[in-house]
Amino acid sequence: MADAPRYDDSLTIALLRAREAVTAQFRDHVAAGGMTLTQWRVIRALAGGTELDTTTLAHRCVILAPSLTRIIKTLEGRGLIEKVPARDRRQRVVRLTADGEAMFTEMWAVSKTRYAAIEAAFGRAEMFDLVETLNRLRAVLEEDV
Amino acid sequence: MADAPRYDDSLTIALLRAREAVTAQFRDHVAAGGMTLTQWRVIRALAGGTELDTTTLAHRCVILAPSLTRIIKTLEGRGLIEKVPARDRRQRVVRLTADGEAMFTEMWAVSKTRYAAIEAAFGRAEMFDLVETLNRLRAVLEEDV
DNA sequence: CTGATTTAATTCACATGTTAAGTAATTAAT
DNA sequence: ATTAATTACTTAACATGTGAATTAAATCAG
Repeated sequence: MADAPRYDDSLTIALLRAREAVTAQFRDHVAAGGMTLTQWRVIRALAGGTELDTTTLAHRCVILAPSLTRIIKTLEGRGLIEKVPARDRRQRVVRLTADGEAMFTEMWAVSKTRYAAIEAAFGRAEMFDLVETLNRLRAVLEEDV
Repeated sequence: MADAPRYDDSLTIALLRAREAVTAQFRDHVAAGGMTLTQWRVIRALAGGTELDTTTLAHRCVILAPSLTRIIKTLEGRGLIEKVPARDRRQRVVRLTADGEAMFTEMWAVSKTRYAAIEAAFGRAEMFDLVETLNRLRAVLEEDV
């Protein structure tokens, strides 16, 4: 048993808590828009007329394929996204509808202020460094270990 | 619309991906023990004879109460944890059974090597700094903003 | 001591995470 | 060109995340 790092010092827990703290800054206003944070990531990834297939979208939003299938169904049902015919008929390519773009624009205005508040509280340079460090950690783990 | 940070540079996405990369290092061997990563956090928090009530346990493991209720039911059904009578009869205090402690000891041996591998690949000091930075971010966000 | 309030868990309902299996379309091999 | 293998996505089944409502026990106000 012995040498377990103090629980609060474990990397996994620290990541979990930090992510929880950050997402908490956005959850309320995203929920006020009738959306979940996960759905919001999809909307955001498609903003500005971007057309993406499910695989690319899933990777960018860090959502597993089965979850994305359900989310697409939900958002399409709400008229926020729509299918686009694809050359490869296995693919499901989607984009925002006009309503979807409007929803993004409205919500993004608020999100921007939340990002700014986090930057102000934590420090712009520190935040930049943290993102860089996290991406480096990921790169290291995905290659060797 | 305009000034959205490049998607991969967003803090929320970076946190999500980093956490995914880290947990991936443990998922397989935890699954081999017939357990999920979330259940493993509970086992780990109770290791060494620790007795905890649901609220404290939920906070330490970063699990919401409804999830923990189900997990306790599952782990109790598998004979890995057991209830302990509490003074305050509203509380549900639990601890590991002998089987639970054995399970922890066995799995922890492997987890330790995974932690060590991450430290070796990413750098011990860098990892320490990262955890410190993440905890500082959380502290900042939970107070003001 | 009785009723109102608060606290600790649970339950409910729905969204998402996760793995495995299944389906349809494309590509590769012969 | 026909079969086999691969790819993109979906479906299924179960675990967890999430917010709201519920229940039971403890505490507080009078």
